[in-house]
Amino acid sequence: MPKFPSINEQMDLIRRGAEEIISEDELIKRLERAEKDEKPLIVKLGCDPSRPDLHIGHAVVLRKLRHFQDLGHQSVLVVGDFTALIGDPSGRNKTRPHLTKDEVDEYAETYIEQAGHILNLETLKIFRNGDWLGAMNFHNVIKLASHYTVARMLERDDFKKRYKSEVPISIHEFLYPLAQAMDSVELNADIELGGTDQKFNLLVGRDLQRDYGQLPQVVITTPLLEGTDGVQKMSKTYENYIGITDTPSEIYGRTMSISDDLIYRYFEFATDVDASALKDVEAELAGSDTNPRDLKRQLAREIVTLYHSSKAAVEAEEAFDRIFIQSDVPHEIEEWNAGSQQVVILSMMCDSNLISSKREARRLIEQGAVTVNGEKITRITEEISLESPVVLKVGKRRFLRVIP
RNA sequence: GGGGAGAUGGCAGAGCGGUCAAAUGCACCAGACUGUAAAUCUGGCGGCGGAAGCCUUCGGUGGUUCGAAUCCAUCUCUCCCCA
Repeated sequence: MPKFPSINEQMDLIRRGAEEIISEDELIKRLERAEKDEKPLIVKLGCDPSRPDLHIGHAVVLRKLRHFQDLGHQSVLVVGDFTALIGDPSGRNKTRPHLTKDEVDEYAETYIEQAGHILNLETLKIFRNGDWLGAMNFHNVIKLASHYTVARMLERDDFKKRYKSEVPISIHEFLYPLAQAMDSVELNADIELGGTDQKFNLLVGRDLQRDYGQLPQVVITTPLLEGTDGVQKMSKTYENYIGITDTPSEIYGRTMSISDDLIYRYFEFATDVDASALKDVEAELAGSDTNPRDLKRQLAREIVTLYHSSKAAVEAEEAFDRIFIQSDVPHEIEEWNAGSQQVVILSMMCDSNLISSKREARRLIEQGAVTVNGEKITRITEEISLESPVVLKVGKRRFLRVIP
């Protein structure tokens, strides 16, 4: 028999890190019903297995799904193996490329594996929407499509923009929200989660469920976390992300490079610190006694701890201090065997694959970005003699130990 | 079905016979300043070469020309207007 925390307790957790709940009243009613019937709510999150590398931006909504698990509800992950073949147009200014079935399968596996860092896979139900969407025939599809109008589709901001700026929109992209909505009907979802960019799709789910005689799902959106640059949303294409499978040092370092204005948001959406700790952060940021850097250090430790361990966090911090505060060389550096006692700097940089082309290596030297054992290299023809291993440093954070 | 416009580097977007490896902005890399923050400033941003220079690139293919991102033909794709 499932037992749930009090409604208030549940609402507190659900609200934390949620952008919008449509609607709270409906949600409370559902929670009450769940308690009365002793039946967990079905909480759905659809995932698009076309970008298998998850970052802490994706983690915001995944952690929300986790919250429902913790509260005793039934979290459901719908792998959009079928919809991935369509490509979600949300937030896009162009049609997504179609994926092949093999790619989707491979990505889905990776996705679930990585999501396992956040979700409890024991109680998670995983479905593939190809199971039902793939079984629909053309007649069913036309019937489904008749539930929505072109005008309503064009209300959607990204479609509207593309339409206005004369960027192509394929017909099949209109089918995407309907397909996703069909998932909700199929599962009779009580709640669907998604990023704010998913709001339209989630609302279509409500409409469709109503048409199918179901109670419309409650929609909960989570914010799109800004990337480390503080401007654009976190995304692999902008190279401003912190990957959840990144090493502790990477996570720590990237967190340290975020803008100050993001500190609070990252605490709020990328960590599990409780409400009172959040208040403290807010107060400290507002006051003048605290150097924001120190809060950022705390934040970086929190995030590393979340995906690795507190031990890893401490180690990452030590390594970070060593490199960036003491300007020292990290303890662990990749090694490369030069196979000779005398090496020209340029070949050292390229043959070891530290730098991808000689052109680039040359530029870096010319710009004074290259040192060997702390000595700046000034000539691109410089020969380095390797009586013993030397440390090659390029830029601020690329290190290589070169062994004769 | 008819008419018109267009496809340029990661993106946006100039160029419209040689001076174009291709303006400008964003992104990115490096340097200065710092808290690997932001902002700012400086340099860079196809490859090979010490350099001169050479090679590959402007949707695909073929052509005109001493010379083509630029002209012509054709193919593929896109947008707009009319039906």
